[in-house]
Amino acid sequence: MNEFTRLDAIVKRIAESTVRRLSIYLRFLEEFEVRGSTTVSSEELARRGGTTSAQVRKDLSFFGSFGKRGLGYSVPELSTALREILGLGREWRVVIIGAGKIGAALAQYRGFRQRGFNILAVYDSNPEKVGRTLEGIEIRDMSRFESDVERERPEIAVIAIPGEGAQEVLDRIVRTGIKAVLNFAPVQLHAPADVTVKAVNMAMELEGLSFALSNRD
Amino acid sequence: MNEFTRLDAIVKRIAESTVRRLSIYLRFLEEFEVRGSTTVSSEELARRGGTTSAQVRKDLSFFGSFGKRGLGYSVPELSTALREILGLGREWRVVIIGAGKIGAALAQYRGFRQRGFNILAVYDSNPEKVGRTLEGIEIRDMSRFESDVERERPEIAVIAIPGEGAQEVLDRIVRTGIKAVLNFAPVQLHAPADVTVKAVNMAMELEGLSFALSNRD
DNA sequence: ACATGTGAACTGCTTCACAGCG
DNA sequence: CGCTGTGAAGCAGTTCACATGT
Repeated sequence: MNEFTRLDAIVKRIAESTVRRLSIYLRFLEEFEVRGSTTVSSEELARRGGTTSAQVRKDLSFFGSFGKRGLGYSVPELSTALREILGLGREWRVVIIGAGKIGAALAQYRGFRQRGFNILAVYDSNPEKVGRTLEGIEIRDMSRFESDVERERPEIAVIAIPGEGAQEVLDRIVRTGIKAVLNFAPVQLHAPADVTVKAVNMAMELEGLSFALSNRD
Repeated sequence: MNEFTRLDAIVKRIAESTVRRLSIYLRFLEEFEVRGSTTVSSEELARRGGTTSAQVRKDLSFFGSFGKRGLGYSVPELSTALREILGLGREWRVVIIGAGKIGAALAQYRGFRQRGFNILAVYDSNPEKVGRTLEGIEIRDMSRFESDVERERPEIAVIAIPGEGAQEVLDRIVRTGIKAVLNFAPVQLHAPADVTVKAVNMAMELEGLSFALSNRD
């Protein structure tokens, strides 16, 4: 074991690509857990994750020494470690803004709660929708947003509205002190450096495909 | 003008990050077009896109010289050039596999067709759904998939089914000769190198947020 | 003997800085 | 003079290769 056994002792900035791969490794480990495998090598994780064994070992090495030389990694131990690293050992409180198609799809997405993301409420300004529920989750009027956040202290906000109002909504979110935002609106948003904004942008991925199709030899 | 005036003459491999930024620039240019602005500087594009002016100029330089020194870029000229580069000057035929919540949301997403992505059909194996329509788009039985593709020649396939069956469906897609796939299933998929697979993975983005929240000083 | 953990080398993206041109 | 276009420098992420521990 090296000096990083305490996970909170991490100092260096971890690359986004590393974090993404950790998610992928964890997904495989959970498959292995179900199947009852006990150990796994960096080589095997690499093959499944579409990367190299050196990359797997390097990614893990930022956080500690989890393997046994000559043997590999214990599946349950590494799963636990990765869940801890990714902050999945606890519950996160989530609010969704926008009860349209995307918001509704998210509200009923099972994998959400499964991984510890607890949806407190969905917000919308359409009076037609306010008061209804989506899979048992209340649709509340957007005017209540700030006061609700103060009381319920969600850590994560999801923007699921069309592009036009998105920056304005983000500004409101930022003002409440929420530090993590998942954006489904197909626009580039700006937030202070201490607020993490991740985007899920289908339009951009499609254009990436269009580019790839147009530029093959 | 440099030697790359013919866009199809591009040789060097373009980074994915560059292509993403081109999408972003194009989105702003379209806003400028609407507002009737005639020229724009790399500095302005950078500010809006959350990057640097040098980055903007470098990104564009891979494809040609589109600006005027001392002046900036002509909004309509650069828009046209970017649309051409991204392959958005034509229509792409798209099929969606999976008529569940995501598939349905995609089928009725207006931005899809707006950018030239023409959805031919949605496929599902559930007999309850087959035969219905989503926003005028037919839901067809998955058993017809291969023969339909042969006839209608879609260029892009969208995977909108749960994780379990996704690799199998991708294998079927690949066998038909389709070379571009957008994957919404929350699993890592494997395809031959000549097939471009882009993933929209909300679960992974959420875990990235969880990590960010857990690792702030 | 075998697979990890990790400095060192490498690759490639980003930033710098300035020449070139309108 | 201002802003582009671009080699060169800088930096970050990936891959290599091997010493290390079991």
